[in-house]
Amino acid sequence: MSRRETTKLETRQLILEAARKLFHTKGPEQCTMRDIAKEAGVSPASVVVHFKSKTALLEVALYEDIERTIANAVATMPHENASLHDRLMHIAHCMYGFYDNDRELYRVLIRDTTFEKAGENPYLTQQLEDYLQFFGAMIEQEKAQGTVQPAADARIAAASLFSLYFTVLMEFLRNPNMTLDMALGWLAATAHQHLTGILTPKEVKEK
Amino acid sequence: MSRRETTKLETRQLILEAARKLFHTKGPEQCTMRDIAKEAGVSPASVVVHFKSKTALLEVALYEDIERTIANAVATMPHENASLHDRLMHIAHCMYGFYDNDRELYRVLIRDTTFEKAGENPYLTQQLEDYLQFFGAMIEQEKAQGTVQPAADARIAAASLFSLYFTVLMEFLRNPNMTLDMALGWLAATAHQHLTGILTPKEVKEK
DNA sequence: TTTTATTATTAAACATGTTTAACTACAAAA
DNA sequence: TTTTGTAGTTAAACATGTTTAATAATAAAA
Repeated sequence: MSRRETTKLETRQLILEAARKLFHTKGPEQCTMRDIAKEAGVSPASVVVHFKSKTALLEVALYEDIERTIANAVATMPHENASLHDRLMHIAHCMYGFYDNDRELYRVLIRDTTFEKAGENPYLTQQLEDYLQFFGAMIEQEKAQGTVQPAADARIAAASLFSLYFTVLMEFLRNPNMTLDMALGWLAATAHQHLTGILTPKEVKEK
Repeated sequence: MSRRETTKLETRQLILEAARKLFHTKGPEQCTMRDIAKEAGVSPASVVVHFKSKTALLEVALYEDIERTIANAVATMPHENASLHDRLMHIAHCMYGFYDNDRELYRVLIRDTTFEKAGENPYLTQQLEDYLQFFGAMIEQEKAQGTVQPAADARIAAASLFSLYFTVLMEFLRNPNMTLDMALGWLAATAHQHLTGILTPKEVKEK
């Protein structure tokens, strides 16, 4: 690696570390690009050159921690005899607990990234796709074990459970009065409904 | 009403009309507060005095149309013998179709309002609450008719169906390649799962 | 009617994300 | 080694949402 390339990487790291520090201490809306540049000992223009925009910087600065949290959630997953419901709740517990450390920060991150036009947020899009794959596979496995109906579409189910997960997360990040337990309780109730349905058996048969 | 009050209202209307026009023609991110002020024949500062912020102006400028669309969806609701599923899909058809007229505009609106901290977006919060009430009541009615299980929590169900509705809407507004039919098809599949469940009957009984 | 207070309005300034154009140091070519 | 080109960096400028302080018009009080 040439000298130029190494110093470029160093600069990038300086900016990233400064950004992580200030995003956490001052909050993402309170700290300016100038603040970050000064903390990194670099010009504001340089921050833009390395990371295109403040939102992109936020995404890059934080996605590794999120990825690590997901990996940890998967690694500590309850054993095979645990139900789909329990596994979903385990993941939710890990993720909501993580976001709870700095709700304001992750509210801004998720607002600015999930509503970006498609294709603008590669990291988080990939994380979602991984999640859907993972959950879809888990549901297929349940089908094989006979606990999930063979006719149920695994990808639809994975996406639905993600919808429920995501909407509760949104409310959790938006509303400081909502405790972690409340969020988990709400998700548990909605997920349970999705797994078991709400129609009476007669109605279901007629479909 | 005093002279001052009337001219104030007139100014407010001028700004609102200018904002509606420019938001639709130029797009919410392309048109500036200065553009709107000039179109209204008023100073930029005046726009802020009347509507606190650009996002707040966007919300006020658009919520009436949304409210009208909801009212229309409710008014044209299929009759009593229609299923819960059909009624949900009717509403979704009306709403997605409306948003489809200017996806970019409503993407920005929903991004900037739904991720605001709780309490910052009174109009849309109220609309959501109305929606949950309305749907909750519909589900209670189904319970009375014996098509929905008595044990099912109507508010949880209404919120869950809204989650599914909302997440599909997000993807619809974000992704220009997604057609209206695709969005409706996706929602229909997820909503169907929520109504009927995915677990095998044996599993459900054990719960 | 004159004086005082209020309030809608705005010009100018400010804050901050981003762009532009110039500079400098390194690498490649001659 | 000298020259030429490339690429990382930045100072300055720009764009735009918002705030501030001043103005002028109206209402209220004397």
